[in-house]
Amino acid sequence: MEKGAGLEARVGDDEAREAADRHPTRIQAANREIILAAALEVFAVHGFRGSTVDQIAAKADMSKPNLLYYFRRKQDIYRAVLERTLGDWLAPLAAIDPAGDPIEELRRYITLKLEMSADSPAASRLFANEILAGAPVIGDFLKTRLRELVHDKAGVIRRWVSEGRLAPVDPVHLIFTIWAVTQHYADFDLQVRAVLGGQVDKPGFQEQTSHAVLTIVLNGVRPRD
Amino acid sequence: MEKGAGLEARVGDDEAREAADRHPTRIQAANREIILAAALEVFAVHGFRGSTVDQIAAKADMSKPNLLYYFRRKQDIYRAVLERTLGDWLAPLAAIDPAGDPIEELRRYITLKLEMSADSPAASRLFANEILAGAPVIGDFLKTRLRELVHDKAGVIRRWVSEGRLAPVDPVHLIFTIWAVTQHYADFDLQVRAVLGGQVDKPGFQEQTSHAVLTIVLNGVRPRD
DNA sequence: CGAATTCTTGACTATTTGGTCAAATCGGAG
DNA sequence: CTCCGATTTGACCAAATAGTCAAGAATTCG
Repeated sequence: MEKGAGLEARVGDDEAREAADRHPTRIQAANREIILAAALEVFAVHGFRGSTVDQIAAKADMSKPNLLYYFRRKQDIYRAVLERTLGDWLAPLAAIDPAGDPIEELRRYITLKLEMSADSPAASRLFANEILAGAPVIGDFLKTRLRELVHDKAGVIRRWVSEGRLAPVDPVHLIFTIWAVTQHYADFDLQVRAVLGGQVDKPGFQEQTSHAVLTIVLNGVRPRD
Repeated sequence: MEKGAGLEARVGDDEAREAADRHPTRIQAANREIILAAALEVFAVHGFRGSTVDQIAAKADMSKPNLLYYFRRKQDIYRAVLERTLGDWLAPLAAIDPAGDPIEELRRYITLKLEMSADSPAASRLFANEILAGAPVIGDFLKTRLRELVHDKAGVIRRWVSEGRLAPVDPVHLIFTIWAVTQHYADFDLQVRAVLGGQVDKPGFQEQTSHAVLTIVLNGVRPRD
């Protein structure tokens, strides 16, 4: 799992490290993996408060005390899942190349984000829930690292605009727009399915989505002469 | 509160109507109103499972048994809040006029949705939570009424495209894009604030957002010659 | 006013849930 | 194999939570 441009996300303070953290055995590595995968699924659907340790334990096929042997508190699991997912989720933005062609860079970024939404919707939903709940855990991260990254890339986009290589558009709102549209297909997949029915699972649907989104957004920012 | 083009949303079966429903007294009307407003705030943040009756009672400044006198079960409050909000939230889509100018109709629609996101973000967040949680209550609504409405309006957009009054774009994905972008500013307001800081509360911010979104989306669908 | 009705709430119950603990089992180094 | 730490779990506890109930307070209406 790529960690993407040094974006791995130490979220919050690392209080209360697990005792056995120093010498993770094979069993530990495997079980933590299983737990985090199960927790991601559960938290992505019901958020932190709506999820129960029992649900996670059940999905991990593990007794609750055993799960709590690896992560002492529900909150520890939640933090771990968020940390693990955050970096990956934001990496594509960091990868936008200031030296590249504007339209091509945006095309690549949007395509990547759409693929991530299709491949790991749970990650997107996890963040959606966290933010809806008031971002109690990643709040600081948003106000620091994310903010810096966005302003950095906004600068790049602003330059592209001033060079006439993009239509005049607010760079930050452009980033929000791209996030909104791409993550919509993960977070609201259920609604998309309700409206489109079986189409969603047909081969080629992803390409169709990708084409439609790229058409709108790229034409929206392509300079007009 | 406008109910918008006959879209009022009877969601699910109307089982278990409250006994006193027939002759709602003044006190009943007032207290139900207070409860629903409080419940909207609470459910919008933590979803159904993550919210507690005590939280709602506290926000409504009411004892829990008193609250349960008006709505017997937590689920009843939830359903009532959803029903009340759903129609309003979707009304603007229904208001798109097939006889109007395509770009102007879309502009109006987007503007309206953005205003709603700014004025009642809780409504948007309530749906976001409901859908993330698997749409246990509005699932049927999505697959029937919403689906029909979207297909209806998609037909209008498709005609506009075939008349050359819009760039060739998948109508349903265009609708999804508009939903995504406009609701993003409600659902992810916290993230927007983290990135933009105090700007968000300055006068003119809404106009700036509106301008940016309209620029991207409308240019994205304006026919090129 | 006075009775009938509606409204309100303190006290309570059953269940769910996060988390603990001691005892049992497992796995690997010598 | 044998031992010791790592792992697993049944049984348990305290707090939180959805919902009940009977009795008291307020409102309405004749």
